[in-house]
Amino acid sequence: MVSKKTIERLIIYKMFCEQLDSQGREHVYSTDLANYTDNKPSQVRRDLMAIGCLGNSKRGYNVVALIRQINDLLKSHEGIHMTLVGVGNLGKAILGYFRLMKPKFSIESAFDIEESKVNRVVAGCRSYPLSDLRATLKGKQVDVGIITVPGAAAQKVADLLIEAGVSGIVNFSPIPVKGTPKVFIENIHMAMTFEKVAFFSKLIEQGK
Amino acid sequence: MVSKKTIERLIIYKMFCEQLDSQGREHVYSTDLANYTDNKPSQVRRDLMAIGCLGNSKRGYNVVALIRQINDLLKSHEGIHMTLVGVGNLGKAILGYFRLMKPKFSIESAFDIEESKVNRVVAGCRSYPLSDLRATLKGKQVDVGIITVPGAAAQKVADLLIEAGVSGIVNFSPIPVKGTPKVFIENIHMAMTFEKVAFFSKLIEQGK
DNA sequence: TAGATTGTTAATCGATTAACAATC
DNA sequence: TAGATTGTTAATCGATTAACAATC
Repeated sequence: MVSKKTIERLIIYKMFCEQLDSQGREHVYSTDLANYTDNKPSQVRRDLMAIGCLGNSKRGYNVVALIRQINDLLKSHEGIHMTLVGVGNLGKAILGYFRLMKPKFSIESAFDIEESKVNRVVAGCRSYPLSDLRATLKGKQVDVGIITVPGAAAQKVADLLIEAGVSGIVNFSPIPVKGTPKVFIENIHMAMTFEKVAFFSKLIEQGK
Repeated sequence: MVSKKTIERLIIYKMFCEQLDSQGREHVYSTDLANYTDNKPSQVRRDLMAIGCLGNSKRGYNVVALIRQINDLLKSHEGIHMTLVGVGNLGKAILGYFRLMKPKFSIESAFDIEESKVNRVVAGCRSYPLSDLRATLKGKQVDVGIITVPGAAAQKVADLLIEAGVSGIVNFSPIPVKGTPKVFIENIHMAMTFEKVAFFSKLIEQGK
């Protein structure tokens, strides 16, 4: 099977190809893709080989074909149903982002524990009390749950989402959550990212 | 030197230890840290060894000592000065987050290109027109720049930030930015993350 | 002491990169 | 043809894991 890292890179190749396509570019070399993603051409060729993309030694890879093949792999045509828990600033930002991506990616419900944040429409998405999560999602297909609550509540929310049948979770809280083997979990941990960048920039400032 | 991956894990160990400390726990085993971060105890011990943390075969590692040693490594006492470009939903969410973390982490200025978003105070932070970035930051120490603008503008903003002297960039736009060897750049790419989680959850739904 | 955990090295694993014949 | 790029394998590299003597 294709590794997680390869999937990550393929998604970025695809996005780059979409840009190129919109600019009218028909072909792209492994060198271009490597340069865009900060890796080596042989890495790119290996990634593309893994999913059976073939190029041409004269023109490189066909941009449209590449997009289609990666979309096929990702099963992009199927669409994805999401729900979000935690209608704070970050939650709203994410709701706003996905509002435009319907119907491929679509957040169909949002939940919060605070009175003032529920029974409203936020960025085109209806919000409900967290206590109604089970009932609201009952019988609905929900593939991915997005967690944008404080760390202290994250695991409890994850458990609720898993009980509601999600098979993927994106957790933006600073506390990693755990699930079952039947759930793919991505802990984003932005706080860690900022500390990391702070560390490496100090290192650079102090002259390597 | 300590690898990037080790630094990432150390930061998470530290955060976990802070939790434990606030709960009154004085010691922690490599097994606990491994369980929290989803890796192996030997990985944890190797990471801690790398920065000279010593444990005790009876009690494990001292929580407070661990926090202090990791903070020393990260030079956390120094504080970090940040600026943010793009006062949209995500930008506001990040401003809100860091408002509480002063003075260790502090966003001291924000910029945007839109009239309606500048010359205001957003989450305790003053916003300026992007065109004033150079002048506003002149002579000020700014370690890290945060990019929360649309992809099309990201590279231009990165160039401005680098010119203004940042040594670290956290880019939340969907287009990776490039810098010089004297700048540490972290491209977050949330859109890729969502596509990735969508892919792996579909994989799980379709029975492995 | 007996049992569990640490510190550390060796072994393993997986991912990246180099190399090069085949191709356009 | 000559030159650059692909497809693919072998070599390299780095990170993870297992193993185990030393320790508490």
